[in-house]
Amino acid sequence: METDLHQAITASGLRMTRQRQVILDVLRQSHGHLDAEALHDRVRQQDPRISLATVYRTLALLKEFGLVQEHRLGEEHGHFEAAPQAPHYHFTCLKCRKVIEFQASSVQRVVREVAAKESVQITDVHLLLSGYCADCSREGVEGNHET
Amino acid sequence: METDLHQAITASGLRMTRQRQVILDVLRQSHGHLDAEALHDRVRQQDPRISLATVYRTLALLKEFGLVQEHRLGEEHGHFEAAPQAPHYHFTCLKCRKVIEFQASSVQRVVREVAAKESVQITDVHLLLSGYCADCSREGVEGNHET
DNA sequence: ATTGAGATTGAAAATAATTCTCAATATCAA
DNA sequence: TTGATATTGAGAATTATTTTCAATCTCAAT
Repeated sequence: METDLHQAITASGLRMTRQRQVILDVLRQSHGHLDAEALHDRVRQQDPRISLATVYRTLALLKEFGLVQEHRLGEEHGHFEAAPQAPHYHFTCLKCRKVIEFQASSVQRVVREVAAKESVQITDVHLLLSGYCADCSREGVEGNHET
Repeated sequence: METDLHQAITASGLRMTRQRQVILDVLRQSHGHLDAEALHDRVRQQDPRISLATVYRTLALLKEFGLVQEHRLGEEHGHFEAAPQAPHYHFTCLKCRKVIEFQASSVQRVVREVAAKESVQITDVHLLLSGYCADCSREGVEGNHET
């Protein structure tokens, strides 16, 4: 039950608890994105006593440590996933709501362009594309929006 | 008080109301991003009777018509702005929370790359970069995260 | 191993953001 | 002008998340 997280946590004067370990483990074993509720359900299978509040608290902590990232995939509640090895981005189908994760080497070019033009230092990139997946690709399309 | 919106709305069997017009007008006159509460405050200056529920309802409607876009700039509540002429994206400073809007021609390259590789049709692009602005650029940086 | 300071937890209440209910009102096609 | 019905305001309801606080657990120092 000793992990990289254990080191990082205790080095910060914090404490490694069973709850924190279980939550990170479940998150790492879960491919795709879970919202806090779904994560709580899975965590409970390992230990039924872990509360939803602890799930939220631990997610916030893991985010600070860079072990978890939160996404807002166009919805009103957050989705979380263990930090991936290689950066990747998301596409959401407006019709079937399917989420496709992808990598795109050209993103790095955008980062460089913006960092130079705006004189900023970029540490995080969230790219969310939406539209219609191959299966749903068809008629009812809307105008284009951007962020 | 006749507008493009009026045409679009009535053509859909819906009705153009004073409230809807005021909300869109305020949004268009407001540069930057307003959250629902801030928008409501400004709307009230035009007409104190307009309720927050109507602001939310109208925002949802305007989004459907592509006249407004919603962003989740790393916060738990949405921000809204009138749909811009040219697509643009956002950078948020992790320290001072300042939001910089920018355009980046290289984004189109990413869109093409992904559309081709994943066989999807892309209608919306949300790109949110974060890091440190020129002013805040300094020590305490974290690991890199991506979406 | 034991201890104790204080970090963490569960449970429930609190807050924040957004949506819904419903009776009253306003819009617009006829 | 009128009637069918879309829309509104007010507040209740819902959903997502955070906070409170007493009880419990962790870990560095015995």
